[in-house]
Amino acid sequence: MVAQDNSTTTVSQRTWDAAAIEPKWRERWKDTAIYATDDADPNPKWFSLTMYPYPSGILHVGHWYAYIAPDIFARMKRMQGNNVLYPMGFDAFGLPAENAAIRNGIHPATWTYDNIPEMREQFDLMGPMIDWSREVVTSDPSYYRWNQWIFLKMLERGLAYRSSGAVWWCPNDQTVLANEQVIDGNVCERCGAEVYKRDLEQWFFRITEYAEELLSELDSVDWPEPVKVMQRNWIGRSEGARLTFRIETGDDLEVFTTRPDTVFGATFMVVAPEHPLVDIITNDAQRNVVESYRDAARRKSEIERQSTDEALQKTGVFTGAYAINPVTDEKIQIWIADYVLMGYGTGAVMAVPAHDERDLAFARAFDLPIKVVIQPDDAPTLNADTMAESYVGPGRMLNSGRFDGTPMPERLPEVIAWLEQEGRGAPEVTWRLRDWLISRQRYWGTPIPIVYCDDCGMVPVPEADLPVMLPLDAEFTPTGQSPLVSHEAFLKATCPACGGEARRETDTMDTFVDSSWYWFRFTNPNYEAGPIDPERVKQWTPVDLYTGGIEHAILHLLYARFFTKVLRDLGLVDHGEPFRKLRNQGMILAAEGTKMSKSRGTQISPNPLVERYGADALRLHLMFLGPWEQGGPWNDRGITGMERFIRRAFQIVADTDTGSRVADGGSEAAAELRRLTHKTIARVSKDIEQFHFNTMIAALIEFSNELTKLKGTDVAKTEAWHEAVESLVLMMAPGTPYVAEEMWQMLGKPYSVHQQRWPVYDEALTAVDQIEIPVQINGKLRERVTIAVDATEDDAVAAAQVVGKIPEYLEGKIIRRTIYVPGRLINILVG
RNA sequence: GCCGGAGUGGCGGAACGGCAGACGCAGCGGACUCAAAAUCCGCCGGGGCAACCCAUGGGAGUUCGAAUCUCCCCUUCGGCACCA
Repeated sequence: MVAQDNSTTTVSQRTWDAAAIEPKWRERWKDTAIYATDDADPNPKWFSLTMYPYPSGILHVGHWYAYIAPDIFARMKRMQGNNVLYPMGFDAFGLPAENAAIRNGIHPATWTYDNIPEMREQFDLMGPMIDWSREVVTSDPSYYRWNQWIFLKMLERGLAYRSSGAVWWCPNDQTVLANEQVIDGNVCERCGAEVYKRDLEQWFFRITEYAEELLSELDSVDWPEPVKVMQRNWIGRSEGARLTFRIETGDDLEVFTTRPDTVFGATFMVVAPEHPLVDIITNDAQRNVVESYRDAARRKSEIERQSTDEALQKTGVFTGAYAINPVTDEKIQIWIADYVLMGYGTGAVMAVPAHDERDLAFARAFDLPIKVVIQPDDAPTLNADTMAESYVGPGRMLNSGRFDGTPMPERLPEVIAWLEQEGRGAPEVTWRLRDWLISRQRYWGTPIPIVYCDDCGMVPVPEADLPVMLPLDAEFTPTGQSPLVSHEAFLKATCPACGGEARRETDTMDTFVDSSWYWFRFTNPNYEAGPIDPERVKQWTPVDLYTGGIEHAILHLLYARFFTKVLRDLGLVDHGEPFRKLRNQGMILAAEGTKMSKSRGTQISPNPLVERYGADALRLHLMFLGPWEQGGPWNDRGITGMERFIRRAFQIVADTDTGSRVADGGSEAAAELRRLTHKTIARVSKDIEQFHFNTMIAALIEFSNELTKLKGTDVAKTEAWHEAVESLVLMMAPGTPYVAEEMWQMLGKPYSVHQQRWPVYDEALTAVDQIEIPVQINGKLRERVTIAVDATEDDAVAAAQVVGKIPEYLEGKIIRRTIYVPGRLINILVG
């Protein structure tokens, strides 16, 4: 619907004044609700999603940079006739609110809900087309109750489970710490005490159940390749075999290996210190050293245990036990060492020092036997005693009984088949991906809907009793312990199974749970009958375009994909991949090239810049800095260029006589102008589509510079001129929404420019019949020649031979060959 | 160590097999002005009087032609980091 123009601004205003027009149009857009998305709109849908912010209370220029690009894109999409959903909300649970509570005594809820309106205002300053009527705030019970609901569904399906997991424990504060609260590898951020990992009962989501699909479906989405690569590496699929080694004690020790062909060279075994068999197999003589090694390993920080510096110096101790190599029947020692990780494979490895770098370092450190079983072709014979590094390349099997001479890796399947036939192993695929630990010993998050009853054990809270409310009357103490642990009213519950006394789960959910499905909620944030309105979700999802920082390449995007697949299997959505197309912005750094930081005061606030230059100029400046996906250090040096461009465009409109329109009348100047207009339409449309906002702006600047030159000429009275000026304003609307609205009004057009149709490129209007192309002699540029666009090679070369200095170059030479690329160039090879 | 991305004027960048440096900033010269701001016009990679020559991190290669493709190296920014 098009409203009547009843603004008080007069067309006589001659210069651009951002401070006057921006607040005016902001009001008007709000009053007329032009950014509210109508679900009933029959146009093709387009769901543009951009990662919602944490409500810290501050939007700096980095946020502007991230949010303006998708805004420009969504605006063009809407003008191109799509029904666009472009919502926004707040990722409102999380640690900063809780830290504010602990340090300053402000309740997390107060802090969060005071920040949100401020954030909304800061958003609106940039003039985005956000539909605020669909706002989702994840700390609202109306949202987090559905986290709890989904949790219960996952519990039913065995996708949520409780298990013991290693978490950081501070012995001084008597509390669990989040990873980010552990500094320098193993020091408590709060009290400076040395912390260590401790096994506690934790909640997990079984994301590994979906590993195969999470990997394979990456091929089906239009995402930046680096993000896909990072996800693939994180999921980490490895093909190999599981092999069984008999231990002298009678137990079986299973290992996973990607190189079952080297089993003949397995000269010892290494198990993780935490491996359950260690207690059983360690003999009395070694028990003391094994125990102290395990203790030390537990205290070691992740950094100490896994850093490269330490990698060369392997540590470990002998358990006193021996295993039998299943193919050589040799007796081999079993060691424990912290380079073997309990969380991967079986937590035990067969060590083949000749063909594995880590095993070789370990063998050398403890003088263990080394046996070469793969010999590369065309290379000196490997010598176990003198080899400087392990050999991991292709070659022929050696010292391997019946397999001697078999080339690897091409005949690896034969070895696996034989091992399987002999009952010594089986093919296996192993994943690096671990299940998702979702419990947090934190207050400001979604309560996990579980109670513990002395009689019935762990009991889920019935759906009808949701939400389990987070109590707001919480006391925060400097220890950082979650107030829920000591909140009697919260803790006390009735067992849903037997009606007896029960105690509530005090852990809350990882905030990544909130962001794993929030976009579904935007389609109908008030839906009461379930987390997701089935009709709306069918209408709007999957998301057509998702934008955000590459820092979320792995966790958030992987969890979101996992949740979508779970919701699909629950029958709530009809697709498994949430985001069809993903684009990442680069990061805007502080001027020094470092990350913008609040504490160092290097965050740049947009507000003074808006006051001085206007939001439109700042929007353009940010988009003009360089390729959006690249980012870079902030500087405000170039912003005056954007001011000049806007001022010039404004002047073109101000000087345009809306009353006079004469037909082009076949003038060449008018035809030339139409060519330029349509070429610019093509460039701008394509650049926005491809996220090339910097070159999109360059095209508009070129266009306006040309129009400025033509302003005083006769062509400025033609239809072609009006088409050019109107197109300029329409194409500026996504990038500079305020001034475009003003200019549209000055042209006497109906409100709102943002509800107009995007100009359409007409190729026929850009056609030319003469073209100037370069002439090269032996690949070096010498002249330019104007020829017909559709000139034949003979005609083109003939014209080139006589142009300018070309005859001099050809004199006394023989033309050996000519190359003519129509529309591009002519190259004459002479000798 | 492994996996990705990026190296182009004083600066941000454009071109991504075919006229290197679009567009913008800064700078220089000029117009307007009592003056300044704003605006407008011109110049603006290096060398050379010029014809021309050199130039896209360095080196090789493919091609009529390479900033662009291939290989090696250097620098830099991300990610993973003993994953068997």
